[in-house]
Amino acid sequence: MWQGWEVETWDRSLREWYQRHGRALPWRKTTDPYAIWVSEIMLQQTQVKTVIPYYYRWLERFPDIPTLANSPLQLVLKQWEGLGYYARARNLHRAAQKVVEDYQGVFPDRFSDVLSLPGIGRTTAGGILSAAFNQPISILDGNVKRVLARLVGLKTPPKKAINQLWELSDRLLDRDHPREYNQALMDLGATICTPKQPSCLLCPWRDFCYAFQSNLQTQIPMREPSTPLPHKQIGVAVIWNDQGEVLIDRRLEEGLLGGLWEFPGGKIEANETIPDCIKREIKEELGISIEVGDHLITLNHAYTHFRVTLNVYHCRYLAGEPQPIECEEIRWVKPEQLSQFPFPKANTKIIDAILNQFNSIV
DNA sequence: AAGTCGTGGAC
DNA sequence: TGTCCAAGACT
Repeated sequence: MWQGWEVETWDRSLREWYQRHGRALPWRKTTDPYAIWVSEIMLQQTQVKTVIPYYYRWLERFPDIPTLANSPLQLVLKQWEGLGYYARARNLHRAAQKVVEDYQGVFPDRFSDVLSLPGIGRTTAGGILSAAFNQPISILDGNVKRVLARLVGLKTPPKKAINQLWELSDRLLDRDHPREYNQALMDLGATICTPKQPSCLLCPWRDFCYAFQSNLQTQIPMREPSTPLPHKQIGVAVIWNDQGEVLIDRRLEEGLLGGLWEFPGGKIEANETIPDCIKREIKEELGISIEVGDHLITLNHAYTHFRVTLNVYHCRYLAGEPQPIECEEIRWVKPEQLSQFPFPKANTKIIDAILNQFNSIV
C-alpha cells in the first residue's frame, strides 16, 4: 500500500501541515548551535513543557560555550537541579570544555566531530546540525520512531527494528528542507501521532499510514516487555552538631545522581530496625557515631528502575571525624545554606521538612 | 546488548 | 494508587 506513493508527496504534505500547525518553541527562534545544542540535551527523555523554563535560565546563566566551560561543575549541576538524568549536565559541561580546547570555542559543524562530543548521539547530532545549519541529517527520536512504526505497520517493538527505522528515516528525509522536515516530523509525533488516542483524522499522512488504514494505530508501536520495579527501604540521617549545623555529603561523580549532594543513609537490611540501619550506614560511610532521635518524614520516590521509601530521622552527632569513605566530600552546613547545593528531588523534600520545622520552632 | 540513568505529566 | 512514557546516550 504505502510503497505506491512517492516520498516527495509525503514530504510536501508534511511540510504544508507543519507550516500551519507546527509549534512555536523557544529554540526555533535561533540558529545559534549552542542554544540549540542545550535544548537538544535538555529535551532528551524530557517533555517540552518541563524544559522551557530551564532553557531560558540556562542561557541567561551560561550565554555561550566559554562561559559554560569556565563555570564550576557544582554551579552547572545547580542549574540542572530537578531536570534529572544528571549525566547530561556533566557531559554538557565536559563537551563545552572540549569545544573550547579543540575548536576554539566554536561549535563544530561536521557530523563526526559533533557525534564525538560527550552526551551527543546520532539523534542529537542530527537534530543540532539540521536545526542550526540546515544539514540533511536524519533523526530517530521517540516521536519519529512512533510515527514511522505506524506508517509502515511495524510488527515488532521499535528496539528490535532500530536499523530498519534508521534506514526509513534516512529515506524519507526531505533533503531540500531538512530543518523543517525534522522539526515537522517531531511535531507530528508530539501533537498528532501521540502514544494514546492519536488524532489520525488530522494527520497529513493518514492516506499513507499502514496503521491508520488498518485501524491498528492503538496497537502500534508494540510495547517493550516491562520488568517489575524493585522497592527499597532506605534509612536517612539528618545529623545535627552542637553548632546547629547539619551534615551533607556529595555523591560519587559517576552513577546515580552523580555529583549531587544528599543526606547520608542506606538500605535497610532484613530484620534490621531503622535506627540500627542508620547508625550502621553512617558508621560505614562516614566513620562517625551518632544517636538516632525523632522521626522527621517518610517519603516515597520512584526512579526509572526502582522505587524507594526514605525513612528520615533527626540524629545527633556523637564522636569521630567525618570521612568521605563512600562519597566525594562532606560538609556541615546551616539549614539556610542548603539551597546553595544541588540536591536530587527526593532530598529537596527533606530540606523543606527541615526548614518548616526550623521556622515553626523559631 | 541489555541495564543504567530522574522527574513530572497524563490518565 | 499504579502505569506509561517523554526530542536518548552510555556502558
